[in-house]
Amino acid sequence: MIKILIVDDHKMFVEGLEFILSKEEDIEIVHRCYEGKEVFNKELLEKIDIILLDINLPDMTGIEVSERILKMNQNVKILVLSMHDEESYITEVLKSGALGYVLKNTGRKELVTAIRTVASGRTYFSEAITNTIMNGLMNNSKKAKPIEKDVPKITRREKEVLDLILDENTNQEIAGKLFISLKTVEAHRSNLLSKLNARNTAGLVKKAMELNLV
Amino acid sequence: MIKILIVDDHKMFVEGLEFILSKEEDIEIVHRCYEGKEVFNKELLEKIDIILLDINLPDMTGIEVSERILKMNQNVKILVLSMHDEESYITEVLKSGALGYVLKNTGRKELVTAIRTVASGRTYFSEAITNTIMNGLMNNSKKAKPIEKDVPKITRREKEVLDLILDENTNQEIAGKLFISLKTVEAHRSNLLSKLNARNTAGLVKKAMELNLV
DNA sequence: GCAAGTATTAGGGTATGCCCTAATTTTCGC
DNA sequence: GCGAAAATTAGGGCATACCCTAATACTTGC
Repeated sequence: MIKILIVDDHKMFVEGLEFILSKEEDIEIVHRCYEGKEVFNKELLEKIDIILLDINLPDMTGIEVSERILKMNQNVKILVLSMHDEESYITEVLKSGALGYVLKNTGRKELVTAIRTVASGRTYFSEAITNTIMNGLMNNSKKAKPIEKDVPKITRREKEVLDLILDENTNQEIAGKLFISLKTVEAHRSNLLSKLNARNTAGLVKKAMELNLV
Repeated sequence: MIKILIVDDHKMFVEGLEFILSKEEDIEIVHRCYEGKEVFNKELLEKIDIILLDINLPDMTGIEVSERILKMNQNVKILVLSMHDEESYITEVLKSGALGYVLKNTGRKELVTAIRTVASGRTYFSEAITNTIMNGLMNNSKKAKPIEKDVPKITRREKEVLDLILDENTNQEIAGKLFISLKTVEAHRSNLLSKLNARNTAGLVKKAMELNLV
């Protein structure tokens, strides 16, 4: 039996939830809170498995509630219910330690799936939520792109040599691994130095790590 | 009709894809590439809607391919196929502009769904992928601070030498700047190598940057 | 304060890295 | 295809980094 605590200040919504969940054999609503501060009760927390947590509470945000609860009791699982699918909200919720985030316009069936998933310790997110996050990641990077320093073009062979240098191989060892002469390796190394504007190995490694290639 | 280009160096895998997709009425495989560089062909790109792109190509990474293609032709959609679900991979792929990322162990049905979704301009990610990203977001914030590895204790003088090494100074130059003999600098450098478990300058710089000190 | 440990200093010898030059092969634009 | 440009190959010569050992100064615990 999955024991549930609902935390939401909209009584009508809470009643709707109770009705929906009453049809599930394995789910039992143990308690309801209409304010954030009511939740911080050790005995209460020990009796329940999952908290269905609203983000917009009258006295504090659901994010603060989530953080504080997980400091008090690591066993309880938190499933956030929210009307908002803005990226900033979602990432904050994820950082707070909640295991799931579903939108309030989610259907009965999906809500039950989310509850059972979170109850088992796994994570659950509405499709719209994952889309928001994924799109956010994609856009962030597009904006971040144009800053990109002009990476000098390293040839295939030079890249191989560079990788082996970064792995602490000596030129001799690199020559052996790539089946070329010591002198050739030194030439590649030299070209890398000039392409990356480095004076020696130290600069080479530093530039390589700054630009990307590790 | 969704016109597809497959880019993957594993011929067996490509043939498997062809077989699977041949059963779909609305999907047509127009061309196959077994190397990244074959893809950069304007005429080819104009004929197709979606690229099914492998990440591990012999000559370059799928991420590079994705970036270059989207610079050439904004209309083409990219769906990445990969065996890896590591977070770093996925975020790189998202940044590259690809619209979807599915694992190679995905079933036929899901693959077809992914193709149709991406063809319509929307994004699609395997469930495992979204889980990885979500877990990554959740853990990032928790880990952020406490990671800090046990930094071997570097002495004041060694630190000075290390800083100058990182600034591409030779031992001779360091000796001049610190008013000590060349031989002393070499000794400090030697001790740094052993304290940081490095074999040479390359390892020294790498470890130094990984640990903190830049 | 004194002994034990560590930091800083340094030398001799060898391996390695770096610069200049240059031939051959591969790639690329037209 | 063909010619130019770039990549890959390599040698000689010198500077630099790395290894071993070891003396002197500087901390630190008791």
